Amino acid sequence: MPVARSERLLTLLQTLRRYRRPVTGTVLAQETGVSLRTLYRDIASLQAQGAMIEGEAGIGYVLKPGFMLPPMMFSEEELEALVLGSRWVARAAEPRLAGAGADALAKIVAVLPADMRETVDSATLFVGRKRQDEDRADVSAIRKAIRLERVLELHYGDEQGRISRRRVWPFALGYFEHVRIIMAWCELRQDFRHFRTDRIIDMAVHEMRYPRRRTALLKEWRETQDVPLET
Amino acid sequence: MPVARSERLLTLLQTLRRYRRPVTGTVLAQETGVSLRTLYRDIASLQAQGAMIEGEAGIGYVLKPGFMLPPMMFSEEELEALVLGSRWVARAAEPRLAGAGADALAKIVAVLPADMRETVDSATLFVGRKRQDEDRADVSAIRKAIRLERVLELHYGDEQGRISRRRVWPFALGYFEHVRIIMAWCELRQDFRHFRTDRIIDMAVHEMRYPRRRTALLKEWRETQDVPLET
DNA sequence: AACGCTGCTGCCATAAACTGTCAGCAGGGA
DNA sequence: TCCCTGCTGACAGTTTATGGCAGCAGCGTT
Repeated sequence: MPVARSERLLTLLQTLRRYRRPVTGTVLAQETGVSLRTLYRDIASLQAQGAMIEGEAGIGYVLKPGFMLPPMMFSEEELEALVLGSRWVARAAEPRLAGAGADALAKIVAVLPADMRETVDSATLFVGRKRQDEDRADVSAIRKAIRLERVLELHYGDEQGRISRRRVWPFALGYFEHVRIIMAWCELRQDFRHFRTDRIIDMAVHEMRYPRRRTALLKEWRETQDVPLET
Repeated sequence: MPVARSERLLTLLQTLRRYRRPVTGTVLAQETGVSLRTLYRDIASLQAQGAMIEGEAGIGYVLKPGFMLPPMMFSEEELEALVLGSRWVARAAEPRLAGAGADALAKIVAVLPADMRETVDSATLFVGRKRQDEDRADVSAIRKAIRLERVLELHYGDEQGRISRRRVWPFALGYFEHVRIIMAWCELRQDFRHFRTDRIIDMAVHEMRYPRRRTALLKEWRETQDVPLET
């Protein structure tokens, strides 16, 4: 079985990602149970495969956030689903995530054999409409705030045109037909509130982390809903 | 470089997929430039990696339709896009494709390390609404008819409630908010027509292939549109 | 400037793996 | 029954990966 090497490379990637700060090659070599010389070769292999590993002399190695998918088998329909989904994201999401969707799609299509590319590519499957609303807010910053559980300060105009300023704890982001909605705990109201991203006049992500876990807020919020949204 | 072997395995997969009918190991061995014994070992390797290859004594090998993605690097945002896209497909598409989307999503999430799973999983990103309309028609059969360029016979009721029966050449399927729409050349009208899948009363996929290329129809249809739909 | 730490590359002998040949067994189809 | 084919084991030859050594270059600290 030729799994030994590729498996070790995946282990190396995971090890590398566990550390936030730069790791020296010596440490990585020990953790993967391999000599330093081999480790350098492994790093080179991973870089050749597209892993974004940066090595700097005197510092160590850093892996840019991301993930390497091991080889996987997809059925024809699963492939269609991935392609259609990416295409939807490329259309419906905010520019940055949309771009990421287009990139992911391009990566997948690039490795598809020609005949299968014809099957899923072109516009045999397409999604209907492009979103027309514009966000003043930086939605990717909101996603990041959710990931990092940061307090968000919103300058927000509601449906009646009333403008308010409040601090919220965002824990989820919903993609609806034409709008995106932040689910958050509102410090002002001491309750769950949702905010349309296109009604955000201005916002700021605080350095401070809010005092609860995002998943806990999500769970609690779900319990308050009459019709629970499935994941 | 350890690319020799894995590259050969991918070549083997592609070779295997080119044939529709069973291929003998001897042929595969010749095409990949390797001994028969090694070919058996390669097949075993691929099967161990999840490739759905079936070998039967006296017959040969058959690869179930699908594709193996080689190891690929995705950025965090690309991963989010894939996950969100799959989630949308799982909700918005017809049951069968939706299931494929869920499966693809599960496969990806399964290989994600725990911390990254938490980032994209749960319902941090979710899509808004579930489609409520029901198709009487088998949409996956429609997709297949498009792929194979088959004539489709429709029993169709239009918006005025008029019922018609016609033969069409389907070449694309559009996913809109609540409905799916077949783009096709209509033999009755000798022109392009579109059909909502939920208005299909009954349908039959003919064995006969329609006399034009799907991509050519698509291109021609695009030129007739005032506002060209991007791919 | 000097030193230590670290990434990185070349060389080479050793260890591990992959490969091909040969043999044999089992299942499918005529 | 016979042939074709998938499948497995054993073994030797070949290829590849590995580890140790040496040396060079970049970064940070003293």
